[in-house]
Amino acid sequence: MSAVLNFKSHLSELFAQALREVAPEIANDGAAQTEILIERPKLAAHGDYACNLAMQLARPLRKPPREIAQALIAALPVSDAIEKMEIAGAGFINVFIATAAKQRVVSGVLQAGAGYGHIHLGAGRKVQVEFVSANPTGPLHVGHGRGAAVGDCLCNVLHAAGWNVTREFYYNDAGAQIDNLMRSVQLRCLGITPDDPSWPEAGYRGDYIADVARAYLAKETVEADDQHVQGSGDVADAEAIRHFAVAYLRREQDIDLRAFGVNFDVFSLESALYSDGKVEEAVDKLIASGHTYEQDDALWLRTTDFGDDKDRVMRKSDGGYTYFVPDVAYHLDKWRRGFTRVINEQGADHHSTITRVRAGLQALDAGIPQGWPDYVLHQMVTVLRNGEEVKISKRAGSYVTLRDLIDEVGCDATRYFLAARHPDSQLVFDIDLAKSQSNDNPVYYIQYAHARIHAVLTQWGGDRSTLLHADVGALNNEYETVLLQKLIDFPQVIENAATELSPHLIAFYLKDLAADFHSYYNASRFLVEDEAVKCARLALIAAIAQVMRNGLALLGVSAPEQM
RNA sequence: GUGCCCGUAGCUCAAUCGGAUAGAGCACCAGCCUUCUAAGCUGGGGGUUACAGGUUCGAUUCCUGUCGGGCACGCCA
Repeated sequence: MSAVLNFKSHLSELFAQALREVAPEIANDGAAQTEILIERPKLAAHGDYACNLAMQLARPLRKPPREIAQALIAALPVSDAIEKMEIAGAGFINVFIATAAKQRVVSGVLQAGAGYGHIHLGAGRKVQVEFVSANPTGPLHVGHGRGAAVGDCLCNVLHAAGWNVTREFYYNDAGAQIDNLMRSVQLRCLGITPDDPSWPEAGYRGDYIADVARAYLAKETVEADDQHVQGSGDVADAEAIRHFAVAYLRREQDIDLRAFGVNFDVFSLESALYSDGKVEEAVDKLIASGHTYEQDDALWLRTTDFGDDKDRVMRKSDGGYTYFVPDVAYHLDKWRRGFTRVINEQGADHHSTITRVRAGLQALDAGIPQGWPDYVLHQMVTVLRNGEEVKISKRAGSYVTLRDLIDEVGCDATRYFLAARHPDSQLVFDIDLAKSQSNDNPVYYIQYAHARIHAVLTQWGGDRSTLLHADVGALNNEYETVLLQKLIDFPQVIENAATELSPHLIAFYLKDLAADFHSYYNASRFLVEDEAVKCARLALIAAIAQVMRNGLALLGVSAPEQM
């Protein structure tokens, strides 16, 4: 099925054959980059697909590109998928696909169902995506929400592209920040509040700290995905408070993440890296590698050997390790678990860790490739309410939580808005816009298209499985050919989103698909007298609905049948 | 000061990893419901892609510099 519908690779093969005939010396030159590029032109007048091969050959062949194009077309093997070809512009070869060939996509989609669009790019290889990875010192905020949305959509896209995806969440359950957390909870247990003069500067001031303290004193039991702890109520027991507070806040995060439709396969704790001896092992290996040295009572890693702008302290003069040491140990562990591909989705405010982690991994000399692991960094999110920016202060506890957004805006709109932009761009989250149940809101625009199709099919009342075998020969007007091509494009969109690690492409595709459908809807009637036309159109819109469901599923957004 | 990311219509954002005449939505103006959902559709105005150079058949995309915004520059994470 896919071989018939993948016109891009089909044409690529045809042109490769033509190339072998027209310019065998170039086709057989393995060193030359003779990859045949087939692209979709922006203008319909330029055909369905275009090839720029003739222009690329102009220089090596020392011939005018249009002349080469002529020869390529003459040498191109016959294909019933091709309606006609034209030479245009500087030497583009524009290919027009036969409508009959495009029409096959309808049964292709209906046949494949939820699997339509899935490709074998990943070939079943393992990939681990680490995202969110918030420390359990407070509720998740909008920034974490963006990480959750982008990371989860990326996982969905990679899965659809044929990768075997593991979702992982890593957090720090030891160290200075957790000490602050423990101390803050302890003080709250003693009835001391943040406005008290004795409240530590680094303490956490949010109201949720009081909630943790109350639950601890009440000896509540908390269960998170990876935690199960009962509060002892003993205010003097720092270790018990620490465990309880971590479990409590992890549970709160899990509740939010699940409400957001995000589920992790693996949770990794920093403390486990210490208790399992993995940190010590990594340190020993680094020392053995010869890339470390002692200075000022501290142990340093010469990260400048690997492109860093200055060396970094590994072991502080107080004997503790800096945070990036367990990070290196953690990534060595990922590598040993067989993840030859790892993608870390993080906020851009942590970008400086990339050089350090990669440098540490190179210093280990463990056979890890230089650019490993991959990173997707999302830029900061600013929140707008009533046209004014909502300031974020974690210390003071005043910030927009992910839970606020889900409650106020809804899961679908929140996910869409946070995932529908290029991660490299700063994002303005306008709460009023996301909340509005109006035409301003692209989420509803897409969902509405899906619901409309469902309404038509319900009104028709026939057996939908028969549409799979419908004769779609009647689908040939302007609207229909555009939509057929749009459906054909879907697997390519998944491929682009997967290779560029850009899940926002899915959102834009769906908006375009919905727009094309709405135009079609307004210009046509589906439940017409002519049985053949009716069935053909119903089959088409059923296929459109299927692709919408598939695409929305990648975004983690629901596809309601009624609105 | 150094490093990373960004700069595209009045606003929010795209542009298939160098392609042809840079596209949507919102806002603004003018139209379309006796018909399958008007949360919709049709048409219109709106641009020196921050700026200046360079690379080539061709640049929003790649390189250099300038300006502007964000983030990071700790023996915190």
